[in-house]
Amino acid sequence: MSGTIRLLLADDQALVRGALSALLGLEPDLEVVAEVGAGDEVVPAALEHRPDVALLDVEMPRMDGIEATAALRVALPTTRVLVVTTFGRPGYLRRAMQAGASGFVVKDTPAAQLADAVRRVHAGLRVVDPALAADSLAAGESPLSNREAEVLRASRGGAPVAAVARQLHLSEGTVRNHLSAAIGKTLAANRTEAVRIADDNGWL
Amino acid sequence: MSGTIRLLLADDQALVRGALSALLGLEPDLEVVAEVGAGDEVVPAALEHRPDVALLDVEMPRMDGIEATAALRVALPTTRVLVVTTFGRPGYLRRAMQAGASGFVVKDTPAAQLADAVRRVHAGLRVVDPALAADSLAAGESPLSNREAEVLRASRGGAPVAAVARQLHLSEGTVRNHLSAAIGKTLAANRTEAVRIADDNGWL
DNA sequence: TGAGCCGCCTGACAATTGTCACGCCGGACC
DNA sequence: GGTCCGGCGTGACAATTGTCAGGCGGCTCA
Repeated sequence: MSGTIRLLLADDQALVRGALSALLGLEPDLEVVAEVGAGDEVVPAALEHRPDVALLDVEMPRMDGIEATAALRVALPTTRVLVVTTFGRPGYLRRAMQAGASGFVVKDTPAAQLADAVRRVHAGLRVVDPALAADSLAAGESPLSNREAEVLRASRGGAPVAAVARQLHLSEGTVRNHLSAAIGKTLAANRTEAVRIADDNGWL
Repeated sequence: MSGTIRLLLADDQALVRGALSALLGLEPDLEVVAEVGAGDEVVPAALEHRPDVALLDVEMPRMDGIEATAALRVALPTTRVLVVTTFGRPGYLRRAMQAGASGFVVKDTPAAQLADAVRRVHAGLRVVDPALAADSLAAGESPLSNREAEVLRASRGGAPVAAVARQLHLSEGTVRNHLSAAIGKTLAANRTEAVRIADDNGWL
């Protein structure tokens, strides 16, 4: 293990990616060796540059940061993953940890703490925002069944029941029923509200 | 005019704010003199630190970046404003320019270009992503009437007609009618879709 | 094996949403 | 003045959405 920690940065917004690179580059013991803008570029870049720690955003095109975490753990088990995200959704945290992430940081945290988080992750420790961990525990597992989640996902853009039914090869009655169950479980009054709530909790 | 350009940074995400500060701090001719995390802190901080250029995010709590732009132009007309945003919504661009912004940059742009954008704005030039400008021109003004936009805003979270009607002191029939008109104008099939489209275009 | 539970599927019915025709008012134009 | 808009407000009606009762199959557990 050399003196500097090698980093891979993944974020779909080039400006943010570059800014994070500048921020971490100020630390003498950190070195950014690769930057990518999409989830499916993470593993190839990691294989080429062999980073010690990968900072992955959750919201990315083609493959999200959580899938990328899982793929990276398989391809390069020695590289540790620190997930960095805009939204502190309980489900994101739980799923990221299950996928093998070592840490989870929201973009609200002070800039000064990021370098420390990287060092801790590199040292083998787990880094999780305590407040977020509490939320995650409180929210618990998704109460939605597979079909319910699937129907909610298909309804995201406000698609009518008929379209969802065709897409999933179900009768309209079935779709309405799953939707109704999801509305009940999310304590919503609407499909629209149900989608919002499920999304906010990272259940979709 | 001194040798260095004094900057104010406003972004609600502390990590991004700090990272941008690090990025711009690398440039010898730029100096970050103030950082804030909410729109209503922009003017007080600007009055205290007298920046040459203010970088404002659009998405901020309490007061958004566009309102903050307008307020800053009134309070400190010599400070130029560069709006930096996650979403390249045509309406955002138009409204930001009307509010007196000198430039508009989305967070997708390469990090290397940001410092240049700042220098150009400081020099009195306007900085706008050409592709975004074309979109803005194509999308044009909002086709929605005041009431229609108001009803759409109130329907955002998926609130039922009855609730919207109470909130705006209208009959349910009226609310449904405005909603119907909005659905027609946005070429949507739903109120949900109409809200999404209007939001994406920055019409709300 | 059989009872109980759960996820999934479906159609009938009630509630909500979207459409339409209409009336009212104020501003632009002749 | 008169006419022609456009935005706004309203209720009746049609279409969509949400609820409910019930059927089917797989799984667990006694």
